Amino acid sequence: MANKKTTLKDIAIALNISTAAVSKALNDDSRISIKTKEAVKKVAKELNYQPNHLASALRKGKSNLVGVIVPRTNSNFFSSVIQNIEEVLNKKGYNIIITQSNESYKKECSNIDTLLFTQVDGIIASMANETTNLAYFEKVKSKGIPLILFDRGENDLNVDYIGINDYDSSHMIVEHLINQGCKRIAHIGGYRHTRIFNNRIRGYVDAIKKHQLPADEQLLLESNLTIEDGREKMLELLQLKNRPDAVYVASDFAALGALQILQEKNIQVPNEIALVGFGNEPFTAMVTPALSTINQHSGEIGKMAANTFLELADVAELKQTLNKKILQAELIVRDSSKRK
Amino acid sequence: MANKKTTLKDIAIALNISTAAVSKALNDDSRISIKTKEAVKKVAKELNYQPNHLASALRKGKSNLVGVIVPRTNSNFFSSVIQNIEEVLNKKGYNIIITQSNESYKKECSNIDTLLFTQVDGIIASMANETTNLAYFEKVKSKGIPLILFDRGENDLNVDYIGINDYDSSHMIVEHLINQGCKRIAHIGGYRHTRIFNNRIRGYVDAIKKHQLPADEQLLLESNLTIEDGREKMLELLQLKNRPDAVYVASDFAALGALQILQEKNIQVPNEIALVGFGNEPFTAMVTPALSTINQHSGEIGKMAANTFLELADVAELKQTLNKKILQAELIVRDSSKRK
DNA sequence: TATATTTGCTTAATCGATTAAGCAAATATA
DNA sequence: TATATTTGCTTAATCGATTAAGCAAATATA
Repeated sequence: MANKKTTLKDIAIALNISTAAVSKALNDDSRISIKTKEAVKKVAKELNYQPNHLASALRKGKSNLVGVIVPRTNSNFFSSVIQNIEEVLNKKGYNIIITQSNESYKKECSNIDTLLFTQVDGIIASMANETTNLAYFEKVKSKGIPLILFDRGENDLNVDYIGINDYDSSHMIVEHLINQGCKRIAHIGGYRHTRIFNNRIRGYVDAIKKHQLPADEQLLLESNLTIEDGREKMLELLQLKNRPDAVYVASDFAALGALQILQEKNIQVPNEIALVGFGNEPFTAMVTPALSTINQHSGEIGKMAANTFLELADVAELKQTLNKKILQAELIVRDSSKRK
Repeated sequence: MANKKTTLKDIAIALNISTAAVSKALNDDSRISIKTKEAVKKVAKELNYQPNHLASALRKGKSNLVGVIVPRTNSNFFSSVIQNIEEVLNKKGYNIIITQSNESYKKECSNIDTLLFTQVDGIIASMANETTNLAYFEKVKSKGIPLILFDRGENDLNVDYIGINDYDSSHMIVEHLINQGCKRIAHIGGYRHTRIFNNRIRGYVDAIKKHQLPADEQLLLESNLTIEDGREKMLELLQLKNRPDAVYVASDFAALGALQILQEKNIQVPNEIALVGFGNEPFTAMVTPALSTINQHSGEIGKMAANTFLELADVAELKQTLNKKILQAELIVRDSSKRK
């Protein structure tokens, strides 16, 4: 068995025609006879020919690869977005390269470098929590490569974006908690420098004001929203003289940490303190009590991000209008906030 | 600003030397003067030169990319393995391409094609549950590309493998349950055609026999081990005339489904039925009662898989001996099986 | 001082696929 | 029948980086 890979040349020699003819035959060029096409395809199959992607990408200036950068793959939200991106792009002949930033700015920059180096035709990304300096993303744009952000994006960056209405989602949550009879609602949020978390905070503050509830500064905490952060911030809230009777946490993971603390302290959820998370991670339905949360439509976000890339890839240089697509999120009420 | 990408030629023209000299200077060839190297690097920086990976990979016949195939990224086990593979390989100048099979054989085959097409230098994979036909993996080997399997691998395939001692782990679990006073131990396992699940089943059966417990066929069930499968199989077990007093589930996800059913039926865990899962997914520590489970050392598996690839990549054609590395798993006892 | 070696580059070929340009034969049109 | 068009290929250049081969100048060695 020949270990060397088959190339166009091998097929050309076998049929005594030029490699150009072979290439055109395989790409169904109209100027090649059906007879030749059939012969070429037959021999290609016999010799187990696999096109060399590097060569064609180099020549065509197009790799048909799309890079995806996520903070981590280890969450249902990101994993589901990726799956949907892949589904849409595979159908159009693109393959995706997934990289993780692990919420680190430095890793994110090196991911961008890797992807540019691999000559991806575009990048779809959700930013690391740490990221405040957008120079690296500007670099992508300056190379003329389509860039699409989702979920964690920035307004400053003139770039296409897919996300949900975070501000309104906060309103929905606060109003739901008020309907359940809660009167002192706390918020464990992300850091304000990330747009989505800033919007959730603004939504929370405005909804509190709108309904004339106490807007106590001590009830608004910011963190990285890991499970551990959720535990710490919940402990802080419990140490207040005037405890909250509801906590809205801007991530399911931190909400889980908060729930653990409440259970360890034997505090009744939802009756003493009601709890709402954000993201609809599968475990929210599995814990006891099940966590109320926000469905972010991860599948839709993935599909839209992929389709936005496809649009950008088609028009090439031309278009200047930006796509900012905002989906309506959905509140899922479960036991952790169901008082009535 | 020039939108065209900088190439070696641009640097060569700027300095009035040959592109060959530029290439060598950037690669620190000993036959290039320090003066020239400095000048080249300076100009490269000024022109914002980024090497074209496609061109160098084509010429060198080496892409410095490693493909990773996992059933899904959406589990802590796989996500952690990937993270560790990436860490080790990045240090050696490799980048990884992650693909998901979604437990589908068809998708797995198309992932392999994609990776071969992208000219990866190696593939590290864990097989889909569905996979029984190994022809596609043989294809990888026949191309002379290093292939390393982890967790889900096959004995038939003559290939390097990293995993844990599944057979012994089953023994540990069964003996732990016996120590807790359980006398009728059921096993919700995976399908036998997958080697690891077969080993877990064999370990369970042998441990039961060794301790002269009832080896009731009805107590041994096979499934795909999703949450939903766990629910269904638990229901089946509850319908037996002679119920088990302990259930060992070969996956944390299915164990979670089983736990949900027990809770819905108000069956006390662990006192009426003790429960043990497999995999140490983070949620096992979060549910109530916390699930006993097996720590598979995902980090170690990832590191060893990456290092095995590096060894194979170095020696090229030569070696014929296979690496089969088996890690000792660790039982983590939590409330779901702690009777005493 | 004469010869050998080293240094620092250049020239030209190459990886494999694609494509612009062009040519001869076959076919269509006037 | 004479000219125009179409068909089916070939030739040669190209994408960008690397590398074998080789040459002239500088340096080392006898």
